[in-house]
Amino acid sequence: MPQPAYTRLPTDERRAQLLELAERLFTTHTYGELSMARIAREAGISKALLYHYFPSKQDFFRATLQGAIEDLVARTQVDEALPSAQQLAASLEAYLDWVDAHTGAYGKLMRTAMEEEWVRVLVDEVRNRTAERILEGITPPGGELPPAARTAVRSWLWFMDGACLDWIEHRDLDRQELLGLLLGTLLGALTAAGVQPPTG
Amino acid sequence: MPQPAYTRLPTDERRAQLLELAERLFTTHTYGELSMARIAREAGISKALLYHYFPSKQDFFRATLQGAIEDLVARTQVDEALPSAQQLAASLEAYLDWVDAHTGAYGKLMRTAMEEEWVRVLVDEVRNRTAERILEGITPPGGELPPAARTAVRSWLWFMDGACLDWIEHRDLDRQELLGLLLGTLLGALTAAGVQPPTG
DNA sequence: ATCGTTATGGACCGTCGGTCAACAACAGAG
DNA sequence: CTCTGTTGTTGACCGACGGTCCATAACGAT
Repeated sequence: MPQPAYTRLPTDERRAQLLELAERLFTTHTYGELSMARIAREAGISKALLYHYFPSKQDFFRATLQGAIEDLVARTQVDEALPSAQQLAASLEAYLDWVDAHTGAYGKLMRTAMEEEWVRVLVDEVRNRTAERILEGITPPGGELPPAARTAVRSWLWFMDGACLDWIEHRDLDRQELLGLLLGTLLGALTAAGVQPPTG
Repeated sequence: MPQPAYTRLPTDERRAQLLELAERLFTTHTYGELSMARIAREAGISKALLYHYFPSKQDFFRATLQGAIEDLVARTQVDEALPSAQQLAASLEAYLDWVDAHTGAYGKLMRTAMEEEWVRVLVDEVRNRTAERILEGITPPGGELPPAARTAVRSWLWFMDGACLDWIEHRDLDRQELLGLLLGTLLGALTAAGVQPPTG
């Protein structure tokens, strides 16, 4: 009798193999560019087996995405004892470092976030938490912020991602310039929203 | 013999009917939410006939999209004799008016632009033309602009759409506030990019 | 009444995400 | 060395998608 019809792997190994493959694929291709059939073919297994390990395409992608997002969130966490302006600068710098180090993944992630509603929700959550952190930092003690402040901060996050995409596309700004542009713009936006921006 | 199996329409009428239907559907649904089968059903014809009139789903959507974009571009065209700062303000005001008047369509368009690469290209073209118009307005005579200026303007256009989306979502800013926020932010961004913004 | 043009629809294709029952590979018991 | 049970694995299938093909039915012209 010749070779066995397929090689059988322990569950853990198979799962690990698939996750590794997912990371490689999803950082080089968009969600929509990949079909489950192709992923299975690439892994040398059947589509049904892929679905045996991950209940849906979303889950499969999410499994690899969560890791990246957690990593990013962890890296942009900074010392809360610092003045809010410095907190922001440090956090932003860490963000730019991450984007710089994972250029391909960042681009693909942003494109996927645009294409897929549920990814946008994930990214938006991170964004909202970030916006709140910023808003907290600039709220005067015992005071309130006008609605324009929320619009300003949330729109500025769009500005930031737009700038990052422009940055990795053209690569003609150094990190310091970009950082200055981002911080200066936030300052301008907050001022225009009628909020006293933090000094620093 | 009873009724004919189908009613035959002159080509022009059929085409007009389908375009009208397209406009109604695509301003209330996202591109991805609509299937050609469903559109055909809604029109009371077969899918094949729909494809007889429009070679693809993209073409069908594009036919209605072009009109909207041209309308928007035309409305934001302003008197070029004015000082650039006033040009910008006027153009921006017209843009906000259009968004305000076509809230639903604007939201669906932006979402579709995110989901569909080729729509994003269309929107990006408009964006680039707009960015260039702005950059021309602020270029000193015989001078050059740093790369940061391009990044600033292009990112600011992201800011603008982010702000518009926030605006139509929350509706707690009046148009004057929003306009001030947008112009103020552009001013801040340009300053941060090392460009002397136009006064006005 | 007939004929040619053409608007039209039913059946079909390949691919997608996802499901299912059945098979085959291996470990352990005898 | 065989039998057996667990379970990792698969081929076949589903409905819906965008898109195509060809026979046919409807109509204007003669």
